[in-house]
Amino acid sequence: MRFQTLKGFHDILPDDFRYWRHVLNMAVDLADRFGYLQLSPPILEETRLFLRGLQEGSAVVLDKELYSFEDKDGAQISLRPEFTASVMRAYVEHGMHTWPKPVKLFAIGPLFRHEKPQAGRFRQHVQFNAELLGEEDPAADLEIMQLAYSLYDELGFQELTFQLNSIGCPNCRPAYIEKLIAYFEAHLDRLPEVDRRRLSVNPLRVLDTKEPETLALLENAPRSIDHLCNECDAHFRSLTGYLQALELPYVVNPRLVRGFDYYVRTVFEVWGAELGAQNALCGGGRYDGLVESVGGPKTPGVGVGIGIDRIVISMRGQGIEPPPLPHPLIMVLHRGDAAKVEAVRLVSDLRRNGVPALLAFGKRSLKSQFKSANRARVRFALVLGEDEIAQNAVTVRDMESGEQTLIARPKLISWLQARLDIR
RNA sequence: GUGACCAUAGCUCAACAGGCAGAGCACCUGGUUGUGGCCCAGGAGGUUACGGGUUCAAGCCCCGUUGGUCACCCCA
Repeated sequence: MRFQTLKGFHDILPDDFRYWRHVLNMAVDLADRFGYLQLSPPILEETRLFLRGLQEGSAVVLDKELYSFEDKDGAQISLRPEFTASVMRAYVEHGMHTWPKPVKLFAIGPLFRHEKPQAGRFRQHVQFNAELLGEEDPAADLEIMQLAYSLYDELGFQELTFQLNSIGCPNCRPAYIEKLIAYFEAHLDRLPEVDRRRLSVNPLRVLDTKEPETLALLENAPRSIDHLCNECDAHFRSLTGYLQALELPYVVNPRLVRGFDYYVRTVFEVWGAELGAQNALCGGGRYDGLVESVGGPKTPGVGVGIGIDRIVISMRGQGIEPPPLPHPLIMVLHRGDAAKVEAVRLVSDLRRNGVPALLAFGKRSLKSQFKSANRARVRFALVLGEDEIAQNAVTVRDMESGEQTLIARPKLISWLQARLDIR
């Protein structure tokens, strides 16, 4: 058997990079405009970091999907499954709580989860992640949401909407969850097996069920936004007020939840055109207790994670074309050994002057070199032979029109730069 | 972890009811001197994912494995 990528892993090929470069450039540019600073935590961290402070059920699930290893010195380490934990760790480790508030950070890189591959879900995927730390203002929630929205919007995505919910805080949520449990327990006979289990493991999760029976029950189920404390309610109202002021489309979705319990108040997703079972392009929310959970001071935070692989898949599906990648516009052809040396020199000279250029390798016939030039889709083929060398000149062939001109060597670079719109 | 569908050349796909494994695209060479694209001729490329079984005979039928796709579970 030949070698192939591991299950759930894939190569990102040159053709994919038409999209990748565009998306990544756009993301970085946007982060700059919003005033976020880039950081890049290591891909490997202590396993405990990723399991910190989670309720038992969650920790088991998480552990199962974690790529964990024992290092040669016996340390328990894992490939990061998310950015947030690493960013929190870096925040505390480097004393960022002493930086002027808020601290706004972003990171781009691969994340790893040992899960069964599915549409838009891989074992390795690349995420663009932004966090805003040390600020409670609902305008901070808005900013994170807007950052995500702008990325999709400026890439050309259509029909974008926010799905928005508030799941309260440690003050008001327990009472709400009790009400929710009570409601479902009253209808236990109509609740499918899957959701009965959810109800006992992670009650909020029942809200985003796919069971038709449960969906019907949810029509009359208590909603978290109706059970917020005064502070949470005010926060939510301000946020929706800002969204309205900016005319950003949003839908309050009382069924929107997160799987982990460190989220407070705001949870959101951006939805676009269908992507199989997942129509969420990205998800984010507020997590005021996270910094504390890795040993730092109590610090509010909001963040979002944006899957780049998913963006690229979606762009392909919707026929959004990225700008073409730059490619060499010149190929230098040659005839004879003396000319070959000159050709090598010329290519090097061109590149030094910012002209992307290719050398015809080997010593094949001019005919075959022209064939290569044609396939490389260059704009000009430069020919060096005995005649040209004798005159210290180069024959320039326009590969589109077939027109040929003899250009004196000293004038060549500027002649090309003018025509190729370089500098 | 559970389930469904799928796997033939680099890519997209053919191959009657089980009877010699093919096409298009891409690739390489040639069509005589220092000129590409179009055209023409030729070439290379396969253990039909892998392992077993049934059969005179398996790409095709049966079992298993691996991988892919999709959904469930889960979702940082």
